[in-house]
Amino acid sequence: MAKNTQVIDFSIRKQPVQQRSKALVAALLDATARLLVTIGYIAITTNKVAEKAGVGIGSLYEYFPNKESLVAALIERNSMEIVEKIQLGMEQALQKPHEEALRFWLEKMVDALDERRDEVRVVIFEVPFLRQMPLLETMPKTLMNVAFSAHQRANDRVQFTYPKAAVYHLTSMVSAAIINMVVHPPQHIPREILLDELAELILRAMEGGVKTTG
Amino acid sequence: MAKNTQVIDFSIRKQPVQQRSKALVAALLDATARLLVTIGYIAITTNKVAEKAGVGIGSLYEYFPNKESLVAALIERNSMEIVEKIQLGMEQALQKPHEEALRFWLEKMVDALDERRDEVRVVIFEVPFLRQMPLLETMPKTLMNVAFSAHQRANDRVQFTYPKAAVYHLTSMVSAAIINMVVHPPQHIPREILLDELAELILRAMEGGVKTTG
DNA sequence: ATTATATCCGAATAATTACTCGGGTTATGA
DNA sequence: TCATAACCCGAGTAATTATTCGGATATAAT
Repeated sequence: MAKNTQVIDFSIRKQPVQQRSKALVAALLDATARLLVTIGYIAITTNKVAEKAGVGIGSLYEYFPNKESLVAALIERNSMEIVEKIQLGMEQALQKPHEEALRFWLEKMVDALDERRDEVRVVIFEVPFLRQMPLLETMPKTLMNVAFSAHQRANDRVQFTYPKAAVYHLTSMVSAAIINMVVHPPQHIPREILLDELAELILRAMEGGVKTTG
Repeated sequence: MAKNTQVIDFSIRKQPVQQRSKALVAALLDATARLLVTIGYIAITTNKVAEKAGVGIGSLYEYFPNKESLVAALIERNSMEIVEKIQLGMEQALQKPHEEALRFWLEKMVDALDERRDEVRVVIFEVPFLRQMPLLETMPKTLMNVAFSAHQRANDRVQFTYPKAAVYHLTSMVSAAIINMVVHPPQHIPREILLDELAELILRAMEGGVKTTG
């Protein structure tokens, strides 16, 4: 009936094996990134990408079947780097005293996204098939589950009436706050203050749970 | 330099004055809405909209210069309805005892969005020029400022070290939580519980501020 | 009733974009 | 060094989509 779920072909056509072909694919992705931030997602065409990358249009089609697969491959490549930094940040945070851990982790996440600010902005606001990319759907959930568990262990007297609902909301709220800081930074409020306040808000939301007599 | 800010022509070409032309424009917007949820934003073309609406393609161009203006007009029309409901909900909430007000308002907002669930989902995830629509950018900020002020009045001993930063974060977090509930509702968690937990989380975040001796 | 104005239309054209295919070049390895 | 495989290419074609324009019809105004 509703043909809404337009299945998109993300697959790569051929894996580059020699160095030159790997370089060619990398050049294509770099060009895609540059075009994304300069002309936006809609205006991108395969021909423009090939031209910007300095390769023939035929070569592009050796490896990518369409524009979507090109952008998807770029997102995959770059979000890997970001995810690794965020996970490293969490591991470091878990070593720290509980009061500092959240603030520290938030800062690491913002830093990781800030390095690719423009790309993040365009990808989040303009790429229409983001929801179909498994990594970006599950990653925040996984991370928040780890963080929530750690927090519960460190505060074993704090209990939530509906922990699943709490995790569900905290996931969307924390993700949104961080992304918002990167793509819509407010005028006149220093970054340090934003991070302090965000950490406090979240901490209070989490620590206000019912306390059992321990 | 970077021609990123692709200016989009949202303007309507001609205001319909007779009834038949108003009906024609309405039919075009209805068709746009139906196509949005069935085939998605990218796949929409002016020709398809005209066909679905049962009007000639020429008539479409009498009133709309392009696909974007069509979708923008639809968003404008429908978000008006939603905004009115949300504002009404807030006015009602402000009459209620402070403990119930937030929970009540959250429910009204979720209800308002839920009535147009599919449209909201597509618009938020697929329409690439959303940020350029002034209403949708400023509305959450305005609303949250009102809510925050009301809360501060009702709790005049609670002070934030950085109120502006708090409002900034709360705006993005509350918006995200509500929209997420509508477009990504979790399995197995009843709506009432989700609303209860969300209200508690936000209330705790806001009430944990430094309390002055009143 | 007549003029003026608003509306409606869709075949035809322009413009854009996707994508192929055959042929040439470079690396590999036996 | 020769065969095979991997790679690169872009002119040309197919397919899609945007948009116009002149003429027909309907409503409003006098």
